Amino acid sequence: MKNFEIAAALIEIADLTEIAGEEAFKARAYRRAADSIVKLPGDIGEYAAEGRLMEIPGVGKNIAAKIEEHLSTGAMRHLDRLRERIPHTVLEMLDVPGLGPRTASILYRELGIRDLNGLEAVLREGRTRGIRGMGEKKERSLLKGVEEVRRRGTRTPLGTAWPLSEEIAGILRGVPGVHRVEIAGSIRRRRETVGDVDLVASSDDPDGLMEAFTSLPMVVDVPARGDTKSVVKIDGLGQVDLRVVKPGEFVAALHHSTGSKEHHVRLRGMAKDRGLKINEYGVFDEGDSPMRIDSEEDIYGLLGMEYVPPELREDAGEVEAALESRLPDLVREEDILGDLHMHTRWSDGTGSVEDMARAAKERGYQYIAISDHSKSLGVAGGLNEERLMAQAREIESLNEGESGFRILKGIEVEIMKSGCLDLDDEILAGLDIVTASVHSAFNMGRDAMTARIEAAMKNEHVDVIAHPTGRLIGRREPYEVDVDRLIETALKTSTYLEINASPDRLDLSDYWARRAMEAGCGLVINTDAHAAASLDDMRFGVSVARRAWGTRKHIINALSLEDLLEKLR
DNA sequence: GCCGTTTTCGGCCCGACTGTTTTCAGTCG
Repeated sequence: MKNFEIAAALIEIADLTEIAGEEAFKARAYRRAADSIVKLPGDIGEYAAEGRLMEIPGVGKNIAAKIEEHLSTGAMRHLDRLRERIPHTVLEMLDVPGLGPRTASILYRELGIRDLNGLEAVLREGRTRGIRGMGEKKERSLLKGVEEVRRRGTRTPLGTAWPLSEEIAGILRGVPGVHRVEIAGSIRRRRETVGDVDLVASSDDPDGLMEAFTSLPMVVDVPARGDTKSVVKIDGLGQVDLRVVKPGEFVAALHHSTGSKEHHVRLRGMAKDRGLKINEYGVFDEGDSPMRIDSEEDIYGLLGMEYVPPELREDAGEVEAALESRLPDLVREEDILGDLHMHTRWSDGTGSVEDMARAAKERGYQYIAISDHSKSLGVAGGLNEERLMAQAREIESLNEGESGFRILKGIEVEIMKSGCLDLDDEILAGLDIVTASVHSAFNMGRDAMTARIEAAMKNEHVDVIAHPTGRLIGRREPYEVDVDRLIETALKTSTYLEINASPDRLDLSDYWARRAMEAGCGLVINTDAHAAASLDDMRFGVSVARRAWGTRKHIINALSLEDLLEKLR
């Protein structure tokens, strides 16, 4: 499937078109087409083969031609020409919060700024002052933004790394002679971002597997190619390591490669105390003879410990807990009985209420809540009172005659800068569940932002605060807010905090989710799906909850419908 | 560059917010 590659090329055209100073609507058209292609249910190559490219919303004659060109030649001449005109590095500046295409365009064309370093230099020298809209304050905030971009580094979000790695592992499993291939490292521990990808395999033909690995179509470079370990670089994923061992060594190798380093340091110390030795090949007794290991459970058993799930292996208290047999029984994806935050075509989603309900039933859920945006988020087609009531009637009629599944009437209501909500209490009172969140005025300062969200929690109708810190992984830092105070207020007001499962957000993060649960605060894991397929993002949210030591008793959407409604009441 | 029951040109999602202005442009969602 070339869908993502082609969408990425169109987005790059959009970015460069804007910086070139062309009609802004052109860029918007390219982005709209890219967006449609990302959401396309099938392979774009098939659309092309069947002559149906122009049926894709936003794809007309010109973009269709560019897609065809990319499918047959692997490139777009139009994009290549743009890249010649504008250095690719200019796009780095767009990562700086508060700096958009207009400013990047002016900086490049008038001051010749072509990358982040150049931007920093002119900001420090105050040479941007002549430009309209540039003042001391803007200068300071952009400098802060430059540092932020630098700090973010090159880690890949789990949402990208996990599926891509599964694809690679799937291909390798089909290579002759292969017994097992598993993803290890920070992906297996479900960290929210991933530095590099670790794969572990066992095979009767290591050389054949290495050959297959290093010649995968997506490989752009092969920094290392050995008998037991090879390293490749893959576009959009970074470095991927493959370790190949004998079948009898697989479990030890998988355990070793899963980490974390800190967890293993602790384990090795404990092994030493018992006269044992652990390394990537196995566990060895005092006479240096290998001990029998059939599973990771056996490794922990030999050390007198409970099995530690990968998500907890961070030396964050799990070693002590495992020794005392008091590890939590972590929540599982199958414990989740419903999804309480999703959008439909009534606002900015792509499916109908019925579509979302059907997809939820297919996933075995017992209930969902429809929570479209409210009116102030005009760009997302937010619902006013009248449309919300109309949607409620649609939901009621869909629920009629339905047994064993229920659609709850909800809203994702805007928390305005003042802390007020943009819908009246009597409207909210008629809903089954009210989720409130912040989508504007992110830079109001820690105290004001905390008070703003607390004000929403104190509204008796508000049940859930969605994506409480507003971060977008790798793209936007959380707004400044006192999360501990939010947790405290959530407890007092019986408000639940969301673990937003969208891989772009994962908000609350594992860190804050753990603090919240330790404080006794209830959480809800929601996908915030804008399309039926995104209901599958639940696994990312469950991963966050597991890393946060969460059990099903912490999570309100692991409750039966009756118990959930009781809680919400 | 796309699109069409207001259709082949002339619009294109638009309101909140910020930091800069002296009435508004740029960014964000």
